[in-house]
Amino acid sequence: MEIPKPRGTRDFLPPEMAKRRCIESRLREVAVHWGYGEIKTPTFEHIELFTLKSGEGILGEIYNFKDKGDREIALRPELTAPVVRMYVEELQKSPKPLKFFYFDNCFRYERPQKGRFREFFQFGVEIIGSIRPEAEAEVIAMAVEMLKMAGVTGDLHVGHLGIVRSLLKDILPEHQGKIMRLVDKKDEKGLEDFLDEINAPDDMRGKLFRLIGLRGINAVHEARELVGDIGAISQFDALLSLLDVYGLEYQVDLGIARGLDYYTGMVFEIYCDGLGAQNQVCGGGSYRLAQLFGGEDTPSTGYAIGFDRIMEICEVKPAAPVSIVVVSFEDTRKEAIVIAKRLRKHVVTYIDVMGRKFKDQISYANTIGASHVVVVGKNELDAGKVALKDMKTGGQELLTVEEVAGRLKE
RNA sequence: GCCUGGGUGGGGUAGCUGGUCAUCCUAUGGGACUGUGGAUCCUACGACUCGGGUUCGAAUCCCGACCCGGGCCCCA
Repeated sequence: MEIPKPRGTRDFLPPEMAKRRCIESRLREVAVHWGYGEIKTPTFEHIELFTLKSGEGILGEIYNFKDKGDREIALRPELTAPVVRMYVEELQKSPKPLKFFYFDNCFRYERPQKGRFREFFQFGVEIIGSIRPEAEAEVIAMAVEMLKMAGVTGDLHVGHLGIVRSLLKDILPEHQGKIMRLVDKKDEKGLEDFLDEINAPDDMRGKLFRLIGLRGINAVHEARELVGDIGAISQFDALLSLLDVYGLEYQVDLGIARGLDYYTGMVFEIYCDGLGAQNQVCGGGSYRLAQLFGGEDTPSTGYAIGFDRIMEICEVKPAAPVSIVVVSFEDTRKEAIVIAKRLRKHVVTYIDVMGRKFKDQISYANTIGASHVVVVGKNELDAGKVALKDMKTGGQELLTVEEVAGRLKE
């Protein structure tokens, strides 16, 4: 009986993998050039790592199980919490800032859709130990650069949770969370109803609605008038001017709340067309998780790119490598293996493993799109050479193996 | 979790107003062809997603499950 892959998972065939690797290496290149070091954390963690503060949203979607030692284990639904866990566990006394990047699979139990899978891949970056807008701006600029390198263009929205939250400081924390979620959804009706329900003061309500509607160049100025000259405002102001320095185009959007509850300061999201309902390809912000995991309070900033979503919309054709096929006859098969072994040091080389006849070996070379065929026959070997056949032109010439290698290097 | 469209060989399809061995194309393996590829011919391989129900009889009609696609929710 046939066993299908589990729902929401995918197999990646060679052509697809070539494309994925191509994009991955471009993102990787950006991260490395910006001075970030690659890290890898376990595929599964103790479930508390995610239940502690990731927000209600994520809880219902966690893949979890009890292991044989009766531990409650979860497949990671995201990578920020594990990175912070790793930091708290072994890197607290390292010189700051710490700059990391990762590329790994995550798991969420959700209804699969376009650009949404149960096993999906995130390419992310975290900078740990800086509270400054410089760090926030760097991270945003890097996100934009990565998307650019991947060949996708998106709309960058930047907000700051501290500003909205300052309005809500007199409201119960659990109500705050609910309000933020409604804000994020842009569900004004629901927000109004909820504010009615908890008897929110009129003054606050008015300011909240005006605040989350702020957009554009004067947004910061207007926000300052609404909530006063608080720290979050000046921090946000400083961040925006740095984004200008980086030459980024962005939209101020104080209505961004993010689904994960651990964000505390700057938040940003990048949206792209062509993905249906899943138009968010990148999201991130500043957070304070270290303390929650038993470490010292440490400000951090990071983001994650939805790698699969990028793959969905980016247009790349990885360059097909030049490849050749070594063909031989019954009486020269062993010599052909030796020659193929030598040629593989220089060029992608195939050799028949099906016991095919000479003609069919050439036919095979044709079907896989080999650029050349190296004929290893009695006649050629007697001359101490092989025949190099150009599959495009059909032309053929006698050369030594070294000459063949030299010819095919370019 | 909710709403919605769909599942026929590896890929693409016909059949789907119930009734001969389920159509065709393509791909793949082998051969015609014993030192030269894309063609042709032959041959092999290979499917009604699964389970119930209606019926003398189901790929076809009904129900359920599973899976895929689209939307909501949420998120990457």
